[in-house]
Amino acid sequence: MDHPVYRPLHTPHCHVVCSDCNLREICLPVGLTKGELELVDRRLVADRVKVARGASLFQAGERFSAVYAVWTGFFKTCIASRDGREQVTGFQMGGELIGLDGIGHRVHEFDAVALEDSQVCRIPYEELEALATEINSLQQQFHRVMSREIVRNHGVMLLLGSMHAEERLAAFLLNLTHRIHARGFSASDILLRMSREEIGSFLGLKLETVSRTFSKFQADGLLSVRHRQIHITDPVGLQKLLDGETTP
Amino acid sequence: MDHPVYRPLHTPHCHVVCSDCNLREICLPVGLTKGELELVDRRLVADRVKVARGASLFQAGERFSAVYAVWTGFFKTCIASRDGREQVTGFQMGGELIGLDGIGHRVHEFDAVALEDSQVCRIPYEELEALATEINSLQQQFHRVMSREIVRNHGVMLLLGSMHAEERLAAFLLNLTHRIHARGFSASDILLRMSREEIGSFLGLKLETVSRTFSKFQADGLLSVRHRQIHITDPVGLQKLLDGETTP
DNA sequence: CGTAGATTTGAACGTCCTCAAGTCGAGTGG
DNA sequence: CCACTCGACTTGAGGACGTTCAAATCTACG
Repeated sequence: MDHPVYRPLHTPHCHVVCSDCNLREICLPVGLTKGELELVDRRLVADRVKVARGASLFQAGERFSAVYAVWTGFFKTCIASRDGREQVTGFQMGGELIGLDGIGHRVHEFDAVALEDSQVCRIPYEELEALATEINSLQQQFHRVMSREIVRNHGVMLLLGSMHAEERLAAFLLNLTHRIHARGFSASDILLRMSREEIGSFLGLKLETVSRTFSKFQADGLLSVRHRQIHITDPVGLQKLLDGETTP
Repeated sequence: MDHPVYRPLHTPHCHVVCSDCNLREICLPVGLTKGELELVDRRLVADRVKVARGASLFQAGERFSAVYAVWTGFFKTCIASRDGREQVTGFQMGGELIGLDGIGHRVHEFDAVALEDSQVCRIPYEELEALATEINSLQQQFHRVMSREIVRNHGVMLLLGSMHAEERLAAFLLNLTHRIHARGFSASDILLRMSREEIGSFLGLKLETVSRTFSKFQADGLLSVRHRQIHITDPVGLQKLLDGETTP
């Protein structure tokens, strides 16, 4: 349950530039002009941070000073209640921002844990606020990112509040394929970075239920599972499951 | 299930000023200087809008142009899945912002419905972005508000993903009392503005379960229920229930 | 004062959870 | 190369919690 606390390794002297990043059309600097990008290169991204698998980028209670853009790798964010229960609240991949939770009280409210060896771009928050007042489209993009995070959250609430196990897993898998596809990878092959228990925590299910549902999907010909390697054979069928078009 | 579509009534000529508002220490302009408040008065809040009970302030799919601060009254936001299921994603009271969902794609993603006759302050988003670049503390406060919305969402995910019916209702009631208390009202008396079905939708439960759980809480001496009037007699007991300190 | 909607309560049912056993695969050391 | 072990995963059986269906109250509002 408890991960050992590895600290992230800072690599302050590597040359970090958004202009050259293959994620710049997905990440924070979407829509910036070349000149604006140069400003961002010079003033915004402080450095890249390596986070080993199992290590936490930050933990609940730590002082907030920066947000992070995932460059390589895969993260989960989770929140714990007093009595020790843990809820995974999201999974983050390349180009997605982590740490927005800390802005409100200047203290992180979640844990962010790397699910594989990862690298993130550290974006000091003071700098971001300052630069956002100068570059209009940066401000707008930042607001869009936060807004979409809110919309995403509400989608998860819909999932947790009103869907059955099969629908939840279908929604989860389709969401993953969409995000992977947007990054130029095959939408039909997924290598899961997280355990059944973590999927279950995110979906409000027990790991056994997740496992059983995977098996059922495979029996129904929707996909094939081998450990963490998923091959989606019938994405339309998964989508129909979500839309309630169950024809029994 | 479907509410009739009443349109909000605009009252463009009423004199709206944050400086005089009793919610200014809770709402968006927290921490602004007197001079900054005057700027906000002059340029930010366009007008107040009356929304009758059952009417929607906006609906999913509508073009986004402004966020709204609740001045008087009570709202719910909800999201619908394709197959007609509806999930209430939040309840908003005085000083809270509605409409942040629209920033991402310039289109509203939720419905916002008044649960009683209400009035909101319309804050045109273009103006807000512009003024935020001029007034630093306004920008910071706006970011804080969005961040806290994200944190709140994750709290709801924890609730929906890992709590039992009794814990969900206890969390819901305690959250309400805290917010009501912060506005200067009694923390022990709540007049619910929403139906059992709406509470259930928010908590991922059926209305019958909500009703039964209220009855059980009353039998256990935690509170007394009469219709929508709740009197909390044992807030500590409710909190213990949440913290998992069940002593059977 | 009557009707429609909201709420309460009961009983049977179903989904998912709990507990338990067994399988599989990666990493380790002989 | 092969046991060995540990953790992750799968699968089964029984039970718990919340749902579904149904009926009875109660309230608000016209």
